[in-house]
Amino acid sequence: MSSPEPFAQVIQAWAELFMRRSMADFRKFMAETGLSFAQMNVLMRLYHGGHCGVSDVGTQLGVTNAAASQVVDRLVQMGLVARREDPDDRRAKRLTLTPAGRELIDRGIAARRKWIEDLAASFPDDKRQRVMEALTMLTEAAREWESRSPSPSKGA
Amino acid sequence: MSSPEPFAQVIQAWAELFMRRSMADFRKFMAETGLSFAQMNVLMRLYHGGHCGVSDVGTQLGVTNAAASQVVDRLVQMGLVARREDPDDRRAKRLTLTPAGRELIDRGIAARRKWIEDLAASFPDDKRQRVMEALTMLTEAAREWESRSPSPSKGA
DNA sequence: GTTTATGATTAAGCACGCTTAACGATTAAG
DNA sequence: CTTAATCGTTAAGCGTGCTTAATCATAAAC
Repeated sequence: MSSPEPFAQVIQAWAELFMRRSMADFRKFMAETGLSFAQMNVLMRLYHGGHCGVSDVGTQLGVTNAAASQVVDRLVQMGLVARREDPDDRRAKRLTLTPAGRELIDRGIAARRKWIEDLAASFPDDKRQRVMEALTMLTEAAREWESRSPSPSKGA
Repeated sequence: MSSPEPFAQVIQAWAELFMRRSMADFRKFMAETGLSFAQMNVLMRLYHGGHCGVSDVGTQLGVTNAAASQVVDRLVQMGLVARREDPDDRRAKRLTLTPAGRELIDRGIAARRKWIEDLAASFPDDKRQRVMEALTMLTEAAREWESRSPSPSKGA
């Protein structure tokens, strides 16, 4: 297990580089938008996971419902999140991104996308096909593997 | 722009998946260690960039020297960062990670590493060679490309 | 119908990070 | 030596996020 395992190392090297770059972009994005880590997390949750309730946000972020309610309230005031009554359970609220909220996250994603596009553009044509095949296989494998083992998001 | 560009899209897909997973791990790591985003950033800076002064930290994080000094002070009190006088300039301080600080970041990296190792282990043997070649090329290209165009991390 | 459980909000209090402004210490420039 | 610039720290004040505890409204259980 702790053997060299060059295959994992190669993935590791790419991940390391990609991660460092992404973190820099992420930090920059947070500074530009003026959003906090917690706020960003809520927006991402809604962006990827669709609508949910206040408690779901709290559970996913690992904070109390009170904290989640407060963060959500701020985002609602900013016009980034819509908070409506759940028609099925009038105790619950149904949280969704407003168009402004969705557009904001889209912009953040576009920043990362641009970096990748620039990198792709500088890549020699004759090697692209092989990289595409390889990455497609890897992505497929990761998707499959992830759908089998549950993501480690807040075990409790 | 909106042109097909399947090559970039393939990288994109992998990046998207990887990013989502990494963010979840990162959030979990922050919750476990109880460290804030700012504190984590300082530790990562010292981990990857080696020793530096307080102003350097502030510049990189995009905050004032006062803020940097305060964050650093907290980390020193936690025993994660060492703050010594710079022998060459007695005004300046030389910040480094303590063994405890380094070990903490190592653990965070190990978490991500484990995910990749598990993924690698579940990957069919007969395809590994091609993925390795492709990823090596991609990583090489990214490194080269990044050393040409300066990273967007706070001008300095 | 009464009781209990659930979803969400509010208030009070604490911790953290950021800012500006003032200060001390050291180095560089005149 | 005197003056100015640089590195770092400290103090005061504000905004944010977190907690616990109390409260309200609705839903589920009896």
